[in-house]
Amino acid sequence: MSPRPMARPGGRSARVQESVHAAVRELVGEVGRDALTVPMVATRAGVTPSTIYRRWGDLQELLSDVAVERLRPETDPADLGSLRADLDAWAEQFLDEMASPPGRAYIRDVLLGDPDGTNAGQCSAYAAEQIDAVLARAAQRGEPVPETELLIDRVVAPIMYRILFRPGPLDAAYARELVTNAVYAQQMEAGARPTQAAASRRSKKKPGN
Amino acid sequence: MSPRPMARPGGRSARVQESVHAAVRELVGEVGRDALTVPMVATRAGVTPSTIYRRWGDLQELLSDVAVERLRPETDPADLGSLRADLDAWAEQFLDEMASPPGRAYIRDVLLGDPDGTNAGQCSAYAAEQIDAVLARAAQRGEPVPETELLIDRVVAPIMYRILFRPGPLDAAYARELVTNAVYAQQMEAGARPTQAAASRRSKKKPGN
DNA sequence: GCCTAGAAGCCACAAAATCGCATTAAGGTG
DNA sequence: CACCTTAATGCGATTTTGTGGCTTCTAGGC
Repeated sequence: MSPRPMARPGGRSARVQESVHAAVRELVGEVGRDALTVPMVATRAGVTPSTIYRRWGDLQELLSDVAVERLRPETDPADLGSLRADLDAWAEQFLDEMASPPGRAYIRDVLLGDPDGTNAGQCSAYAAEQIDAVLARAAQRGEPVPETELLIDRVVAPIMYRILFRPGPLDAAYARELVTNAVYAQQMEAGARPTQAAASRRSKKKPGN
Repeated sequence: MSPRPMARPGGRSARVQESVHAAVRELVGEVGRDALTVPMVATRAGVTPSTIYRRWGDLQELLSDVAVERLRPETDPADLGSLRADLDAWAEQFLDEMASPPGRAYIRDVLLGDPDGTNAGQCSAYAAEQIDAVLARAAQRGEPVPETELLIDRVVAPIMYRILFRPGPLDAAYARELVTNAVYAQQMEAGARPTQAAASRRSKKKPGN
């Protein structure tokens, strides 16, 4: 999780890391991210600046580490009884968290200080885990389930793309629309002749949103 | 295009900007992006460091500016005679350019030094323009065309998401698959019987590639 | 051909990052 | 459990980078 190899995960190294992370979290709240400096964090954490420079390289990599921890999902996706309901709920929550100002900041920070893509990959893995959990439950219920990859391409990717590259706001309806399209696509692929049946089934569902 | 207001687009300011941009491009090639420093760029460009700090704030914003210029498409999308062929070709080229090591670097740089999202928005606008051009041509031919937004969500977003958040490689087949799904979805929505007519039209034109 | 204001130059100063070396402590070994 | 090895931290000197005040220059308007 840490950008530099932590050969000694326990003991002092761990304490230093936790202390530094805590100092970052505190100071971001107190003085804002833009005013943060490495010496400032070092002082608050009770370590020397050299330690931070050596372990994290620069402030961005440190912030990236802190951000990826904050983006780790704390709870499993809710079980609402059906794939569709679970996905809707998860996507809405995901969008809310990611599109909020702090969420956007964390995403930026993760990408910013992540030369090798480890932390970004971790974020993606978090989303995939959550989706997998939803899909596994649905499969257990006997529902036909889409591929995780499909949901990442159709739901996660558009949300993240808009957050990163497009100025406008995002709302829950957009998340639901993405889920609708993804689930719909999966039903098509499932082998049903993609013609009238599917089209009418869909036009029945859409007004509900 | 410049992050700070350029009240005087012509004359010396313009020369300084061009000179600095050129210095960045040269030095990135010579010493690598990681070794770049503001003083180094300033020396090469024949300006004082203060000038760069004042106009761009820091190295990242400068790199972001340079990167967004490099990501500007140089040519209009090729006209291959059909929407499907044009989209396939465009998506493949887009993926190639963006997923290449330099492409990835530019994307990162754009996001990195872009506090207000202006440059990222510009990148997104470039892609949208190219897609619009393809769609406009197709519409003129009388083909049914999907929304630009749909293609951004279904083709551009997944590509960018994978580049930014996932480690693995990307190939042209993936781009084509995304286009296939997007065009297919559009045909569904269009209400047109999405069956033989569309399928045969497609299989006739494609052999040309 | 002035005038004006924004932009760049210059220089001194403040802050940061880097580096070598000494010291500490984790984790393994006998 | 004492010892040993070595990664990690602390410390301070040095280098490099970033900032601010002030002057000088020049593009664009009159």
